[in-house]
Amino acid sequence: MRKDIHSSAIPVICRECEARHGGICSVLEPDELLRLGRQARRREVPAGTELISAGVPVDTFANILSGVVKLTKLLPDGRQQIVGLKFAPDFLGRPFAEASNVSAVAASTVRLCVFPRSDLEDMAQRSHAFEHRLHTQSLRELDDAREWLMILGQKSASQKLASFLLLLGTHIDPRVAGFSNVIDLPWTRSDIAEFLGLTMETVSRQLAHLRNAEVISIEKNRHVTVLDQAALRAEAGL
Amino acid sequence: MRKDIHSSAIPVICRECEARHGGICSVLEPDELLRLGRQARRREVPAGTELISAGVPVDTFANILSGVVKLTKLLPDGRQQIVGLKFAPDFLGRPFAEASNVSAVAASTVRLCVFPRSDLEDMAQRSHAFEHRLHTQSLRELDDAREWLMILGQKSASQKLASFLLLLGTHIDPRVAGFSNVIDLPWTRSDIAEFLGLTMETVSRQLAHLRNAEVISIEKNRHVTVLDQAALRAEAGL
DNA sequence: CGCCACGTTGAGAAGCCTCAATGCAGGTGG
DNA sequence: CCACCTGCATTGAGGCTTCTCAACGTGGCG
Repeated sequence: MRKDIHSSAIPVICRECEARHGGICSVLEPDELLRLGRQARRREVPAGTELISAGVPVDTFANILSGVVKLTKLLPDGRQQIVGLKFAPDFLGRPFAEASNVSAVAASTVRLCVFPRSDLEDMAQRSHAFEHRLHTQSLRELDDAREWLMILGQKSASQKLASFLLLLGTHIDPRVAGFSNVIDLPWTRSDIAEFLGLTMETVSRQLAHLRNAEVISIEKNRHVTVLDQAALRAEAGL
Repeated sequence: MRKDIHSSAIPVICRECEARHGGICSVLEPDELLRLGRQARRREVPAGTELISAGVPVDTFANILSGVVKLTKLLPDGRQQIVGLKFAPDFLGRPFAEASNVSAVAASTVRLCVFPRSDLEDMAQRSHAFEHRLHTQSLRELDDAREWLMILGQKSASQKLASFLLLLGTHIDPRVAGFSNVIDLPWTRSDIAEFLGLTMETVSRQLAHLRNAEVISIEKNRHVTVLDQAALRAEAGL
């Protein structure tokens, strides 16, 4: 394994990077990684930062190293709907299109590895494996989106909340392989409501309901512990 | 343009085929088309035919030549949600996965061009352009799915119906480039309800509402004519 | 003709939203 | 140090939308 012995071949910025494992960089050869890595820059942004604006051209892409990014769409009347969540080591940006038709907003403090759009598209053109990897992520996002369609279309408020907590438990901490019973919500009640197509008040009431049923416990509003995972699944209609 | 002069180089089955233009076959070179075309078979199925079952491995892919295919997901309690619609010249099947996690059902009489899964994956591996084309379709499906998320998450029953009719008007007839004012619904009221996350009765009432407002006219239950497209857009919240 | 599937219409119930009051914690200035 | 403000969360009351349940129409077909 030359590429591991000669670790100098790996850009400094890429060492200890999660995207090198599960992310899109995982399929790159050392020389390709070097080329992309030369242009890459680390960036840390606070919650609320708008990373991509719907319809506005962006000339960068990014890997998410930690944190949660929400994808939102805006209706002409001002209402907003969250259409997806991205976690490490997902990548951010819309390949092969000038601009995305969704906005991306940091939903927590987010660490990113940013690189120029042109480099990514060059790489996609040069490396079939790289484009394949991008394709795979798109397909996974499609599956996720359809899962959410199911939830938004068919479920009651309590089922939506339970499904949401289950999703978070399996994604929010990239270090935990399976399900994490401890969830620090990076969102306000309004944010959660937006994601689930509910109102803030309904979210609050349903959380209270889950707490009263001793399925979860809540501390300091944001810190949730799942006490009874089976009950939570039942509540989600699974 | 040798490939057009020597039309004998194009498989008989591929002549006059819509998928050769907008579809995935459009990026294939004549010799590649020949290889894929040799294995391809035309098939026509009636409405209701299950083309793909969620979780069941399938070893074929298909281009849709005409008709509408609905993608559905099933909840454990038996409720169903339509998570997508496919029109000609979309292709059908989940690349790079044994089985899809959605079911595909013919929503009208559907004509297909079916070919083996292995051939498609070979082609995707061999031809970067072909994989890129598949990727592009996946990205478009992702955009569509997110559009529906918006609709299901935020809109009232009448807005959902209006959005649905607008979608159909722009997709249902592949021969019409823009918006078709005449829509022959290939579905029952229950099917529409399923797609929109509503009940049959609500769909019926909202259609009656649009008819009374003289935005649409309805004949023989299935045949809808859009009388006032601007009013329909307003109703959809656009 | 009568059956059956699909569609329409109505009345009442349920769920969620809207509006409004209150609670609670963290930060700021007197 | 405390009073106040502000943003987020909770709780309650009432209303609106949609669902549920049920009756009735309608068109196609044996």
